[in-house]
Amino acid sequence: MPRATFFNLPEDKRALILRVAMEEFAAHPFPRASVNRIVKRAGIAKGSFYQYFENKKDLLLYVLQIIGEEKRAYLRPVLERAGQEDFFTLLRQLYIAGIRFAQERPLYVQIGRQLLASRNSPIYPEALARGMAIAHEIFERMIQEAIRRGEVREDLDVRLMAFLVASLNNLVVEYYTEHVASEYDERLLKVADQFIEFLRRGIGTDRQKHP
Amino acid sequence: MPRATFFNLPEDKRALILRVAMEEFAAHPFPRASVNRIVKRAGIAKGSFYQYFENKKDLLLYVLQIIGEEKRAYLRPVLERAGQEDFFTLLRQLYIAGIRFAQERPLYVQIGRQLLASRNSPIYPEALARGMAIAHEIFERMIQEAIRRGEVREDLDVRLMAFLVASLNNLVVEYYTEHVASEYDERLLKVADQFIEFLRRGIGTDRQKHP
DNA sequence: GTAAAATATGACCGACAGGTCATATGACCA
DNA sequence: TGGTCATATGACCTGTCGGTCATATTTTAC
Repeated sequence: MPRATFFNLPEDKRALILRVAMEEFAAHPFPRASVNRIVKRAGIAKGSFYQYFENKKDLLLYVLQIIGEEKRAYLRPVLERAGQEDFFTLLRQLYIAGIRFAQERPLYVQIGRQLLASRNSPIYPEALARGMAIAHEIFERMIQEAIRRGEVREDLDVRLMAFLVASLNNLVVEYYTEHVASEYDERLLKVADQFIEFLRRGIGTDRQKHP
Repeated sequence: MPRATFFNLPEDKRALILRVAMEEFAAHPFPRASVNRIVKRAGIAKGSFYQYFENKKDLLLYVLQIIGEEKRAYLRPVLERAGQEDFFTLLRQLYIAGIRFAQERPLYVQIGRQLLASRNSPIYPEALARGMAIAHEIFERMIQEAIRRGEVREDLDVRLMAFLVASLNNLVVEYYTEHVASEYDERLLKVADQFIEFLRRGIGTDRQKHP
């Protein structure tokens, strides 16, 4: 957590520092992200930086906390509809919301990529593993509920399905932003639908297969 | 390419240097992989290193070339059966061979991960992009052939299918080695079959769906 | 035995890293 | 006005990096 001094800063200065920091963590993996560059680009002295943050890790964890809160807030309306929609419809809405979130905040996508890249660095478990585990649990619960309702086949390994669903979620974003367009347009729905259709055929029960 | 001096080295010394280098590239992303550590662990002088290799990048590209050749040789027998087997059977054999290759050479898997992580580094296009494109082409050709034979639905986007098949290939390896076992055992076939079954239902024609 | 060619060596270079700290600045209060 | 306390500053510390180079040693050729 940043020190009190940071929160006493004028709003715009705080925002500038955060923006510069996010750009740095988006452009470089954690060990190569440079405090020197951040202070230079933010126009503050090196000493000031260490009045605001304990160290580089402190800053990264704070940035990730902000991103996490924003993403949860973004997906909350969708997740609150659980129970009212069938599994695949809910999943489709989650995928679409995920893509839009990614497109509206390309910096966050890059930061996530850089972090995923540092799977071997000691920073990884502290930074991302917990968040990933939470997402995984959510998908597992959704799948178990869907099996109970007869929307998903019960002869498959739930963990493997959760793994597949979570992975495809990332792949949708990757495919769309890298192979189709970097902006949000009507093709987004088509891509998401094709992925959902794969899933419906792959793990859905027979009555789900031809909607 | 390494300099001639490197190839004049006694076999065991050359092998030692390569092994140490692979361990280094497996443990750290390229920019943090340290020539200093490599020479120390290999017991050679820094100057000698630069008699053997132009620079750090030269060494990495050589390591990747070796890995690529080994993998091609490993998959060749399977790919030569193309035309004799149907699409999904061939794919299943490719997936299984891929898992076994990954398990027999865990170092290579780590090196690949570290590289994939450096997607933003200038080393990436030189090092991996070409190899990935080749794999992608192979899958696209296999899919087109399968469509011609009526084994795969023709109403889907071929590029998206190739993307999916390639991605699932990586996911199979990841899931099995991280969630099931680090050793080869009978569960390997089950995991591969679940992924293949998922694909068969998702992109196969109706006559493929219930084999 | 000797000259030439190939190979081995590690001190050294400049660049940059994260982090520290003595000191300067300026706002607030008595 | 003088004193106190939060904040700002950048020179400086130690460490590591990729890469160089003058020099020493070994191998080869005659």
